[in-house]
Amino acid sequence: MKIFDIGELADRTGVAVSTLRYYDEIGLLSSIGRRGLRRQFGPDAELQVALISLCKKAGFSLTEITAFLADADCRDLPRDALRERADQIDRQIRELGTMRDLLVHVADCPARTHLECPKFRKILKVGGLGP
Amino acid sequence: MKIFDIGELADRTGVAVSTLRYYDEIGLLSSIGRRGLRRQFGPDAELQVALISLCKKAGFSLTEITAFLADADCRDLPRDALRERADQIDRQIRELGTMRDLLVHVADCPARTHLECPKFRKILKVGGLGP
DNA sequence: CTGCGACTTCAAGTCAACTTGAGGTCAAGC
DNA sequence: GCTTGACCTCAAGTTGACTTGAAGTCGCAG
Repeated sequence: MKIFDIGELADRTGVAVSTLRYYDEIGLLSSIGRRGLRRQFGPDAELQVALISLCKKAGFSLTEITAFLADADCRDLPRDALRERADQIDRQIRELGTMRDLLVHVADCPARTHLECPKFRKILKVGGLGP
Repeated sequence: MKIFDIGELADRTGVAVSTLRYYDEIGLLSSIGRRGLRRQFGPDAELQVALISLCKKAGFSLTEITAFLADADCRDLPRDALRERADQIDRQIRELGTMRDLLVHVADCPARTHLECPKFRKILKVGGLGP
């Protein structure tokens, strides 16, 4: 069974040592124990950190992620909330699509200012304002 | 030509008055003038705020958005940076897709804890860790 | 046994993006 | 002419997510 200390976990995940310590402090990341003072992390820690990073990128707050991960027994999960959250992410995906279209468009568009370009306004209106 | 004051703009965009004032303060949102003390906003303001909100959702900082919008002449835009940013958003979209799959999966999965479920680990590994 | 490097704690600092509060201005309606 | 409500400014406070710094603890190499 592979065991890391915090520096190695930091190297493997690309997350700063201070951040990992902070995650530990707020109960988001749990070490499997200590050797002397040093936190020891088990083989799952790497995946767990990856999961945290992913959730962060998806816009979850650390508090939400904590709740999400701390639920030891999945039977207690608020499934409806999760599904709603999934829908929310779908909307976010669509918005990001719009944003990418906008960026690609402005990279090519010769109009003087963005808001003057009808194509720009159209992308924005279609993708950015609907419910 | 339609003109709003700040309260109406707030109502129409769903953005708080204090936030709009803050945006004005940092030069992100420009009023077309004042009537007495009151800021007056032109008809484009609504779209402009929508654009700001969209950029925010896409993860741009207010500083970046300011730069993006303040570039009066589009010829000066850093097109390569924009295209790179578009790629970055594409990656983000893929990550969000993974996140949605994870959420949908955990909403159904009977495993005791997420990290124990092989399917969960697989989704995470395929979608969440690659370069 | 001495020093080095990687760890530790704890308090305080930082940054972005706002929000809140106190005290003031102004136009419209009664 | 006075009140009301929506606006104003400016300073200070808040929140989330860290980072930094000072001072201390290990264990291993020379």
